[in-house]
Amino acid sequence: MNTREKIIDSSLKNFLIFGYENTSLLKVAEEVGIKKASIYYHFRNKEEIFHESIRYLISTIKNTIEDSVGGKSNAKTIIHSLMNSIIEFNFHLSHMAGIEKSHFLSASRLMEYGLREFPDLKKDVDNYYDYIKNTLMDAIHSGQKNKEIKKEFNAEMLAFEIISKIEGFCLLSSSYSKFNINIVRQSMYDNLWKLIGDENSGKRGFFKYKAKSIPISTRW
Amino acid sequence: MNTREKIIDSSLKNFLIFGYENTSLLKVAEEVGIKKASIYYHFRNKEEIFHESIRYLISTIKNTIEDSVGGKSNAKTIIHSLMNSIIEFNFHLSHMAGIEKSHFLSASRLMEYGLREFPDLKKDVDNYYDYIKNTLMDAIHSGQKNKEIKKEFNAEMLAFEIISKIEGFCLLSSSYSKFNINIVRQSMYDNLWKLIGDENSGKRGFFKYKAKSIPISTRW
DNA sequence: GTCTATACTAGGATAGAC
DNA sequence: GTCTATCCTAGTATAGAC
Repeated sequence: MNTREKIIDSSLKNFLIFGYENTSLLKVAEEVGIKKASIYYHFRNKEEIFHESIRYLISTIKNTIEDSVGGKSNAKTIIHSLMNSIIEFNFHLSHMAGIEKSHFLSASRLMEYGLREFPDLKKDVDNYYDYIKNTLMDAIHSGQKNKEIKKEFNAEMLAFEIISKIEGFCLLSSSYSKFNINIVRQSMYDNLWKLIGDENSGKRGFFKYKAKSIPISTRW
Repeated sequence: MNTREKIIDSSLKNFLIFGYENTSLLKVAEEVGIKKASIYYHFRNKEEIFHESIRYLISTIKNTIEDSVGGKSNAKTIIHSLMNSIIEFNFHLSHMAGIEKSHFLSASRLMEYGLREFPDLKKDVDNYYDYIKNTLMDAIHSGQKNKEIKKEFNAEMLAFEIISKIEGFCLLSSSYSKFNINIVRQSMYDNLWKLIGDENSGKRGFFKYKAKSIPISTRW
């Protein structure tokens, strides 16, 4: 990892944990092992570092999803893997960031913050959600062809609903101490298939959530 | 409104729009019409103002929900009103705060931020979610007695899922520009009832979302 | 209860040597 | 590419008069 990458790496960690304003470049410099002023050789200002960090975060999640979804053909498996990998990614962010559980860190919360402060990020964030939406819609369409999923559902609406569901679960995990994501996860999947699964399909059985770690890029 | 209330009022508005760090007490003082130093006669420090603001925000939402749900007996109506009033509350926050649409403001996003910065808020936030969860669970239980809702569902899991759904929709509205909450809202309600509604119930029809403004406390 | 004046600090950013 | 030194500003907070 070169210095530039180290700066991004440490900054993203700090942004996720402390937020943009509470992340000091002095601390980042110390973590990287250089002096504060040296950061300005690599980046114009703090905002540029933030932009790069967000882009790096997005590409990391995308890779995680791709690794998890790639090669799978069955619609249920794809949708399940996608949901699982996003939740798992967020769930493990705190460990990846090197802090012990504490607060449930959330990638989309940081994106949302960035978006408000720096509207330029809109393109990147939209692009991220487009990717998820399209992956879901493809799976839904093929699932409707295979009779895994009822035809009555509009694929785009369903995709929106699934994304909202994931985001909501992650947000609630951060905010509501009585909400344990691992307890509701199975019922979340069950209810989704109960709703959209096609009864005419031969193998209608629900997925069982397997509590195995999914592969996450381990650069942290 | 006395000075203390004015300070809370203006602070909350600013916290919602700009976040904690980007809210300056100078600006708050100007909005209130006093000098910055005078704030410290009413509050020990910025943190205390934030605490009070969050508590005021929570009580405002609770009142909004209570106004909307109160007096209704039918489970579907109650659940529908609750979801609707939370979404509507968030949806209208920006107008209430006096800024023109811009970013979709979200009450729970501010709570989540506060929680991370000031763990003392945990009690208040948990209390808020407890209130929503209990309201939902009561409705679900009575709905299961009346055969409006299938008995197979665990009320607590269902409540969690509904809350997640709402939060997710609000977050996505803030972050994903292609996501229009008013377009997906009807399908969100439809899908919920398709899932949990009891077919044995006589009047099984779905709710139609009525795009009327719900009453929101108009102190702002 | 509100004001003026002022202390104090953190943190982003720049200049210029090596 | 990294360092030392320095600038600058914003923003919280306090002291004490009225």
